[in-house]
Amino acid sequence: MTPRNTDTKEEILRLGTELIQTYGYNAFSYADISKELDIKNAAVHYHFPGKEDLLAGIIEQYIERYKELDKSLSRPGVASKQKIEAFVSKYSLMAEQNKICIIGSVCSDYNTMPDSVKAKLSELIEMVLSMVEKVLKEGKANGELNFSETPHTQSLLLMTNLAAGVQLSRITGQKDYAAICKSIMKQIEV
Amino acid sequence: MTPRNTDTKEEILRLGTELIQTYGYNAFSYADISKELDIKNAAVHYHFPGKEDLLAGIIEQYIERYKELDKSLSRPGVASKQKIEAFVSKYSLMAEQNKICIIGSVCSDYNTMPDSVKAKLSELIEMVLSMVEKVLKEGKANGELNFSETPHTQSLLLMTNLAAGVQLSRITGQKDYAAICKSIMKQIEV
DNA sequence: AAAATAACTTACTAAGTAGTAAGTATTTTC
DNA sequence: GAAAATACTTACTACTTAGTAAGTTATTTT
Repeated sequence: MTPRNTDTKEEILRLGTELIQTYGYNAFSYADISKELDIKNAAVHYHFPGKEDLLAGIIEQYIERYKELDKSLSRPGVASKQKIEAFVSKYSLMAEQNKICIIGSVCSDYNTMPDSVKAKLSELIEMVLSMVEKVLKEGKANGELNFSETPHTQSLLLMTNLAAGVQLSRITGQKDYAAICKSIMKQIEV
Repeated sequence: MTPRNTDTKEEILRLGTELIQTYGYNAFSYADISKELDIKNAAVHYHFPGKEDLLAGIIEQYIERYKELDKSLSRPGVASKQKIEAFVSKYSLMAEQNKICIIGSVCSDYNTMPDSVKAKLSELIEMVLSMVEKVLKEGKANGELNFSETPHTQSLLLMTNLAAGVQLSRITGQKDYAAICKSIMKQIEV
């Protein structure tokens, strides 16, 4: 028999993420995943018993990734502006690929999630916001960045512009994302 | 027999809108509507043969409403700032009710819609954006408003802040919406 | 080499989904 | 007052959904 695939779980997470970014959480089924990966739907249930476990897994993966991004950007010698640009570039890639941010995507489905997943999503959002806020604060303190709002409010503006920006521009065109993106940087530059 | 309800169709549209704003388009079924309105699911299909027809109807209703809003705000004597405030207040009401904007909600489901509905959604978005853009332009021209971006870009910023703002604040709390809201006005005030 | 575990497949089920065809009561039109 | 249209209900179908229990095969542990 063919050798077992040791990273089916990772593949499911990858594809699940892509499906959420393309069609939305409540629009895909385990059958979509099993067909694409050429496995049986029971195999998906083996790794993620329920669909909410898969969503929780995807959100957890994002939390881990953002922690890593935070760590890698916390090395000495990375400019504050550079950090923001690294964050923004994640969204620029999505816009190019006509995908949307998973946060923005699953936000609409918030009330269809069990409390445990709501809490995880909340954790991810708060984490991303506080990461951005931290960098903005630091940038303002060292004179690399400037803006009139509080760092928290500015992080909210940045996040909402980006999350909704990729969604909007998927419909109205990439030019609109570019304009939003440019303004985001303009808002915080000295 | 009990007298026939002449506004069942309106009730379906109303409830459908509410369900989209609360749970998302792909998370509710015709059964949710028929149970709530105490009718049979076939009655929903009578008014809206397919779910996509219902979505199209909801979007069309919004297009009509925004046309009316535009008309009512176009009377002489309505200040530009007042017009923006009237628009923003629609989102503030949503935030209070823990509902999200239908545009923001169905954007995630964009790729699950037939082309005809995609076109309608696109029409609604372009319409709202150009309404806001028009008011911003006019406000800048008559000195009531001021901002450094082009009116088009500023309308994008305003829309993304609001649409994602109500989504975010449903999870992180109303205070965040209030901060976004305040900044939106600050960004365009003289 | 045996036992245990991991990663599945096979073969289902129960519930929910959108959707329809045919019938019924009420209201409107002519 | 008959015919037609409106607004449904009844009763159903075909399909998809998430989910499971039991069996199979390969790998790892002991």
